[in-house]
Amino acid sequence: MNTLGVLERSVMNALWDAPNGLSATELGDRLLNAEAEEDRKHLATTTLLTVLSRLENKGFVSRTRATRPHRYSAVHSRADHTADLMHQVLGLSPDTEAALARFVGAVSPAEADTLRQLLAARTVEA
Amino acid sequence: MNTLGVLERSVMNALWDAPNGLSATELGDRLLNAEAEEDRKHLATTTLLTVLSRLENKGFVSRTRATRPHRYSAVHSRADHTADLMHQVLGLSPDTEAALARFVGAVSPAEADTLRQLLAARTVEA
DNA sequence: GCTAATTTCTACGTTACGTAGAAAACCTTC
DNA sequence: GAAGGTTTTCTACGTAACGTAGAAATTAGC
Repeated sequence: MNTLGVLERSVMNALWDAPNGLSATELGDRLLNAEAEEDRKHLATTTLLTVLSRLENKGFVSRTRATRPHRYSAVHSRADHTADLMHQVLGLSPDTEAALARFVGAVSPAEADTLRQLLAARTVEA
Repeated sequence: MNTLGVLERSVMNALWDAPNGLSATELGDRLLNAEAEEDRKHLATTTLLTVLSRLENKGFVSRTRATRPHRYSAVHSRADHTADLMHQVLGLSPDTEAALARFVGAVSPAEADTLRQLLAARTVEA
């Protein structure tokens, strides 16, 4: 399962919220402020660069090496990533149908509606 | 993310396919045979017992301590587990709708049908 | 060329997991 | 109820991922 560590996830969240990408130092700021979730301590810039490199290797992040403070950005959108993970999880189960049944059985009414609309839209274009 | 290791997953797969649970040695057999996926080497029984204990701690497995060779079984069905993971993944995304859109956009036609039926059924009982 | 900013290299501590031997606990049977 | 085989628990080691960051190398501007 292609799962991310805690810090890695925070970094991805910051990048997902930054359409134009971020430099390492900008990223550090975002993690300190915007991230009201859990109070992050200050992290050394090298720490962030290490994490960014690892995320780049994993294919989650790309960077512009042309400009001097490299700019890092997410390769896929958060929604794509999430959907992808969901498919991966689903794919692990030999009985897709049963799994979907449980899944649908547990979604909120709002989500159920969303799903209905999405599925209806799919039909049209198909 | 509550993800399982490779061996842990194999063990869970064996347990999910065993309605009445398994003893450690039975489990060892199942892993050797039934599991044609990847050829597993023979594993010491203590290895399996360790893994089973860990899975028990994680809440994935329960055991009967009454009988002497303890019998181990999965706490939740595989479908439940899968659906649960999918919800966990989905919950990580702040924009559920977008994620669902991507998800639905990528399901197979068959899965789409399954989903439609499941959602239709949901409406009735609500 | 020198300095300050930035990036890469190297590294250490921690945790999860695969793996299993040693030791303890538990039946069964004589 | 002592001995021996079976089963479980304890302890432990190797590996890999990840959080973390200093040291060293690289680069851009003055």
